[in-house]
Amino acid sequence: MADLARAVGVSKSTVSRAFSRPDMLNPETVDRIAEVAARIGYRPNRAARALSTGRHGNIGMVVPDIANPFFPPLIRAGQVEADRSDFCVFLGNSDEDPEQEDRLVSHFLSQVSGLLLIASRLDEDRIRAYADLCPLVLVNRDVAGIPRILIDSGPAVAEAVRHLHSLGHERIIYVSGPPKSWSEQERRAAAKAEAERLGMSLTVVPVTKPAYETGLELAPPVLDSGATAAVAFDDITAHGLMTGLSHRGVAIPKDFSLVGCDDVLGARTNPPMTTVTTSSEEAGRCAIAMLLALIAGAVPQGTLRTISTRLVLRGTTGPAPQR
Amino acid sequence: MADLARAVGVSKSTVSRAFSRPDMLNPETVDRIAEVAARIGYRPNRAARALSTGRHGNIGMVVPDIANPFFPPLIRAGQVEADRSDFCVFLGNSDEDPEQEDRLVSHFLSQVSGLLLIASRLDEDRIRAYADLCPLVLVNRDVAGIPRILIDSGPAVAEAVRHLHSLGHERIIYVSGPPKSWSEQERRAAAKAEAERLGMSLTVVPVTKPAYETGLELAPPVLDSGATAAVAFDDITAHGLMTGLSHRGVAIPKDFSLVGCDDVLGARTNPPMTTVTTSSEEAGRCAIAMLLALIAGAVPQGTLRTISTRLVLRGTTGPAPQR
DNA sequence: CTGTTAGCGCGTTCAC
DNA sequence: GTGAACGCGCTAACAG
Repeated sequence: MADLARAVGVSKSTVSRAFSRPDMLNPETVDRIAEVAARIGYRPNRAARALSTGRHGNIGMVVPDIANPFFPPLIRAGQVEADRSDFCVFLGNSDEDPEQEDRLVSHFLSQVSGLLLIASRLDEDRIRAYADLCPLVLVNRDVAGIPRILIDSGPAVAEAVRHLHSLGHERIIYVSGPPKSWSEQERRAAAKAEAERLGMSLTVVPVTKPAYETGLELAPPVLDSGATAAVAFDDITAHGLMTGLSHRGVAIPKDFSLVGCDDVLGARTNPPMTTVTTSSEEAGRCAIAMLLALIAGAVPQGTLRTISTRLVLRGTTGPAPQR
Repeated sequence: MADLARAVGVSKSTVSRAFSRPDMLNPETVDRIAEVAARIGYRPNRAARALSTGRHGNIGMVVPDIANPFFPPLIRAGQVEADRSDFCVFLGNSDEDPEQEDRLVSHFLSQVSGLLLIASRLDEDRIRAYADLCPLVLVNRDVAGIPRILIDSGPAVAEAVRHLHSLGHERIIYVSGPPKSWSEQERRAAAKAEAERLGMSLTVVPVTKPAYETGLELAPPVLDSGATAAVAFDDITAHGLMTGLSHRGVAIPKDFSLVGCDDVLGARTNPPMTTVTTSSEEAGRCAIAMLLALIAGAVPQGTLRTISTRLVLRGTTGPAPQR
């Protein structure tokens, strides 16, 4: 910066202003500085700027599992939205582990202007503590007083249960997801409540990590249960279950009906999966927009934004088989 | 930091050392400092540390498309490997656009110790210029003199062509990928060379963006071509093509054979896809390891690491249909 | 083993 | 409209 200033024949302050507040300078001065800067390859140092202003221009984002297909579109949309405001984004993978998440957040803390925790597995206390230290937005985690975006899949899951009921299913299964997941809690509660209301029997099959293989292995117990339909925490697990059932000669939807969640597979399975769809892109975009607003001091604490979902009827649900 | 020092009754330097070079201090001093630090909530400021040392402890990573399922496992493995050395990772999505990639890199530049460009779409000159400014590792991009990791899919693609030849196919199609992609160039060249060597006819179908929908729309032209088999740039496009063909009553592999690349679908399609498999996790891990070594000054410029691939025979390839 | 001093590159008061 | 001086939080010599 000093070199640039000398080369142009101005002071360092003028160079600084040319990049951060060009409106304060004579346009000609700005042009001259920009020109010489390009020639000698000067670029403002974001780290130094951050130290001086306290504004880092970075945001930190943590997800439970980057490789889970639900997250990449969300991450992508968030990154793009952040970039529109010249923010860089740190990405961390917590691997569903609160301690790992804590580790990541603490590493981000001193170099970001804001934190975006997606499906956070952290304690409420911990989240509150971080929110005290740094603007923080939650996605799919409901902590009162903290700005958050919730993809509200409960109603659509309830609708899925009603749908199965109307098809004559009486005994159904809920294939659960990660126990610490807010979405999981919502979905399970919605499924349970609706099944109970309709007088259906609902069995919860616990699952630690949602995965195709998990679903595959679930086929025998699901068959043994005597249920005629299942609602799964996510499409990936549902897909595995679907394949596992097929391998055992169970035709879908003739012999067994299946509903997934998240719609990450579209109509790519055979038959195409009935599922709960939503826009994770929108969630990512909104979350970053809210975080940027929060950083700018323009968001009331405790703001809650809900993103709707709906049941998409495709080919994996059909009338309950006759006994 | 000054507060902490005062509270403990030592100087700032001692506090500094307690966190960065604890071995230089009396263990008791370190303990005392750690204890008080925890109590008053002091955490070293990474941004300030970076300004002083020039070591940022961050690395910047750019991919063409986060949502393309080939990348998330790679990103994840890279992030995890970086974390093992306490490095944070910036992630950027170039959207296949060289200018966007340039933009991201220039934003990362002043706050990272290293850059990892995955399937970079940047000019060779630009890459060289950045490599001059900052330790830089390439994945799936071959620039002489720049450390790089190449997933060498050419041989396996050639093998796929041989496989189709041995099944009696004489006219095949290569469904291409992003024109600027190194992998695409390798695969296309390998397919062309091997087809020519075996006296097969090979038609290249150009595609701008690999996607399921792209593949779907390719079904009519592929059928019209009179070819009996296709090798596709990636599994996603192949999957779309497979579905598109099925919708038109073409049985796979009876009427048409199909080979994908990347093995991102595993055996989840029906029939399971014959494809070129590799470990993108390994690529991500190695790339970060190489980058960290480069940052530490322990890698000769121009290091080249190759990751092997192999053809996995599953259910989408079979004997050429009789005329 | 620990304290002192001088910057790292920049933004931001103030003067002018 | 522009320049000079200070400080952001920390590390790196250099003393002691």
